[in-house]
Parts: sequence; C-alpha cells; structure tokens
Amino acid sequence: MTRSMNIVAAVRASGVSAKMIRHYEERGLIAKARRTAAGYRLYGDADVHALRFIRQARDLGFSTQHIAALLDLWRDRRRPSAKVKALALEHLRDLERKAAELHAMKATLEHPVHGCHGDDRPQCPNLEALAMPVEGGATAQPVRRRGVLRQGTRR
Amino acid sequence: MTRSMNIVAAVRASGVSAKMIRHYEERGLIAKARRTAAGYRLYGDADVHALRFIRQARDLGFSTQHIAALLDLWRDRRRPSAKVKALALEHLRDLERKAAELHAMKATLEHPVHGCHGDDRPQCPNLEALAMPVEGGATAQPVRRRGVLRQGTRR
DNA sequence: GTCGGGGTTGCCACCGTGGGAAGGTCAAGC
DNA sequence: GCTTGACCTTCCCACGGTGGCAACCCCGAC
Repeated sequence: MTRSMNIVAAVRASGVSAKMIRHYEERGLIAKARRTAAGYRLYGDADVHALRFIRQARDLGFSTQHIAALLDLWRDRRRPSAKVKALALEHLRDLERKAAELHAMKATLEHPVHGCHGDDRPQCPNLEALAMPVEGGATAQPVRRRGVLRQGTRR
Repeated sequence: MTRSMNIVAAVRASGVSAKMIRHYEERGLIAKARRTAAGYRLYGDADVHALRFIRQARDLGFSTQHIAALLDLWRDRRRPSAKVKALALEHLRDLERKAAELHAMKATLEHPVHGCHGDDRPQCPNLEALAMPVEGGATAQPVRRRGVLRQGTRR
C-alpha cells in the first residue's frame, strides 16, 4: 500500500537527514521524488528502503560512487552475485589499506611519545627528532609519498 | 648564513608543495614570508625547517589545528614537555579510535562477504540482509550514531 | 487570521589538496 | 634590444560529506 510520506517522515523512517536525502537525489543516487502540488517531496516504502541501504553502506565506509554501484546491483534482479562480492572485497581491501596506514602512523608516534618525560622540562628529545626528520643533506628530493586518511566530518 | 630562496627552492627543500606553503601562510601556520621588490616570497633555512616539521606532522595524521599548537610549542624554548606529550597522546587516542572504527566496519563487512557465493546467481543473501538492517517495525528512531573516517585527498 | 512546524531553494562553511586562468618578472640566448 | 621559458603572483573552482542559515511558501489547528 506504499503510503506516501513527506521528507520528515522519510527522515524518521530511514535515519538519513533531509539535507542528505536531497543531496542524494541531486547526485542521482536515488530517483527524483514525486511531488505534491505544492512541491513537497513524497516518499514510499521503497524509497525508505533505499535510503536505509544507503545509510548502512555509508556506515560501512563506502564512498558515494561505490554506493551508487551497489544500488544499481541491488535494484537489478538478475545481478550476478560475483559483482557484489567484487565491490565488497575491493572495499575491504581499501579498509585494510587505511587501517595499515593508521597503524604505521601510530607506530611512528608511539615510540617518541613514550620517550618523552612529560614534565616541566622542555626536552622531549624523540619528539623533536621526529619533527625534524630526514634532515642532513638539506634539499631533499621532492618526496611526494603521502598518507590517505583524513578526519571526516560525521558525528 | 640563512641564504634566501624562492618558493620553488623551498618546495624542493621541504617536500611541501608551493600551493600548500601559501595555504599554510594564509592559515597562519607559518609567518608571512618576506618578499622581494617584485613580490616574490623569500624563505630561509628556518622556514624550511618549519615546513618539514609540518610535513612530518601531516604524515602522522595531525590536523592543521593540532599542528599549529605543536608549532607553537616547538618554537617556545621553555615549553613544558608535558604539553607536547599531551597533544601527542591525544592524537594517538584519535588514531586508535579511527582504527577501531575501521576495524568494526571491516568485521561487519567480512562475514557477509564470505557467505556470498560470488557466481552468476543473483543471491548474495547476507549482503542483502546487510543492506536492509534494522528493518522490522518500520520507522526507526532517528539513530544518528555515525562513523568518522572518510577517504582523504592525499596521494 | 495567525502561529508553529514543515517544506522548498540556494549559498556558505569546514578540511586538504590539486587544477587552472590571467598576468607580472627574471635570466639566458639571439 | 627582444623573445623565450621558467617562475612568480593572485583568485576561483573542484572533490567528499555534512551542517548552518536565510528567505520564502504551505498547511493544519486554534
């Protein structure tokens, strides 16, 4: 019976903010919503379903691009499960790569930290060494290897 | 003797891009550079030093805010090492929190993935269950617990 | 009719980074 | 001298994901 609901109802049913619902619509992740005469968006159960799907995927760290792909597969009755699995595996590898980077940062930071007295004296020898790394021949070559991870905006 | 160099030389000596050097200057992380009559920025060894410091800190995942704080401490001859340590520990805890979130995502994703056949058949039961989570009484409460991690832009 | 809670659009912000346009400058070579 | 090419400057735009705010319309209850 797919009762129709307005955007706030869809927010409550899906856990996705109104802002993001509109955003996903604009980005083409979900279809343009039907509208009332006054222009209000209308949603049905299927839409809420899709929104929850999106929320779950986001919580798992999938990028919008990947979510779009997953949604396509999800809507396709005849999808080969291999494709779904491939996407998921790729994402898993991504998660692992990020975890490894985090781990490396942690390791690099941990040793100097433990060597730091943490008192009123200014010395914090290892941390300072850490601050000034390669240091030696001056003019380092344009290194350019970089990490990935950055802090997100979610709450 | 602090020979002066232009921005490209500073880039080569520090490993920070010209774009980001200007950005850090604008953000107040580093002091406004001296300029030639023509308006070209001039850098000395101390500046390169600071830039390397920044690059290292970024590679360790510190946010610009934290880096600014670290720089202040670094420049303060009389800094109490306790403050440095506190910042570093806070960041370590942050890294650990992120790692835990990544780990949780990985765990949530791994089980369904292994249960997915990965062939031509459309079924991928666990993944679909994953897609549609709480599902049951409809209208879930406005959940609002969210992850953190998002992919960064670095290379 | 008025009020409050919704709805709509659109723009701005964060963070870190890169890309590019439009224009000025400098040193080397003819 | 003049050209060329490398380099500098500023300013704006983009990504991703999210929130905030402003200005305005709409609808139901009193």
